[in-house]
Amino acid sequence: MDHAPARLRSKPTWLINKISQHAHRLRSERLAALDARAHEFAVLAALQEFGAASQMAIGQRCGIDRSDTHATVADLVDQAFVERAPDPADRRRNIITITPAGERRLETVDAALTTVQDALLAALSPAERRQLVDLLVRVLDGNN
Amino acid sequence: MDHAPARLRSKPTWLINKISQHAHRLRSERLAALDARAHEFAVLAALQEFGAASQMAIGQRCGIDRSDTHATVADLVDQAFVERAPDPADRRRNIITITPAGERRLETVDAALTTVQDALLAALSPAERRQLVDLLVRVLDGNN
DNA sequence: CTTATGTCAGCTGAACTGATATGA
DNA sequence: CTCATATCAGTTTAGCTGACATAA
Repeated sequence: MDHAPARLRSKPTWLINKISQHAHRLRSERLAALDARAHEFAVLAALQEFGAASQMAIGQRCGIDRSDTHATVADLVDQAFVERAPDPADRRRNIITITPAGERRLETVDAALTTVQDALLAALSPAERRQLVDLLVRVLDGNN
Repeated sequence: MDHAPARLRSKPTWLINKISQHAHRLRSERLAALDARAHEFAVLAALQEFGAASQMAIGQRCGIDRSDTHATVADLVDQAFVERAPDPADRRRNIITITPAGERRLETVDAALTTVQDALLAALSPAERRQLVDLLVRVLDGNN
């Protein structure tokens, strides 16, 4: 890949795509060992940070499709990492609440993902990693 | 998405994934108008930069799977952007050659992708874009 | 009535795997 | 024999769409 055409190597979209692909592979391997999925981490993180919420709210927060949110929550319910209860104030809604086991799960998966990051960004110094995160956040925010 | 959990927003792998997703959407829309695919651009770029090559060599250069390389080349042959001929020196190989129409196609698609980049990176200054590309290249090279 | 939420079934495209034929 | 190349068929998964029931 160090012999990729310059036209590709100079294009951020191509670079991001390739890195995303690589990160996806690393992440999948690591998470498979925990029998976890990437979406489950996002949902747990949202619940822990913002408290119990409807599936709709969770999906919007994490940028997960409503259909996938449903499947992810169902999976988490099966594993007792979250609980799903109807909202008495609006009976269309399910209120999803993280359990203590879910909080522990969150930390476990977070630690696993941190080792993935370290492997992925091994070539960058801590300052450069911060710089990269900063640039990426701004790109993402610029695209809403 | 500006309300995404901090745990996600601080993780480069999550940021890269989301941006890659967004870039993919922008690119697909733009390329659909040209009836083009992302892989086709990569193959044409490799052929133009390194000259005629076997499908295997192209795939390795661009990081495209052998099976997808085959399909992409077949597509390009249909559109007369490349020519496929057996290698007389090694009859297992197909030598793929870019045609003049292919070179024009390459420039067309390149221009389209450049507008996609500009939209994606609108939030960054030219210097910051260069910085981002530099960091991404180093991350990619660090992962071979 | 319209709109929001959740649920379900299924589609599409990308990345990949396995099998096979052929030739070096 | 083995290895490399091309080809083809099929798998997996992520992201998404459409339809529908329920309730505000």
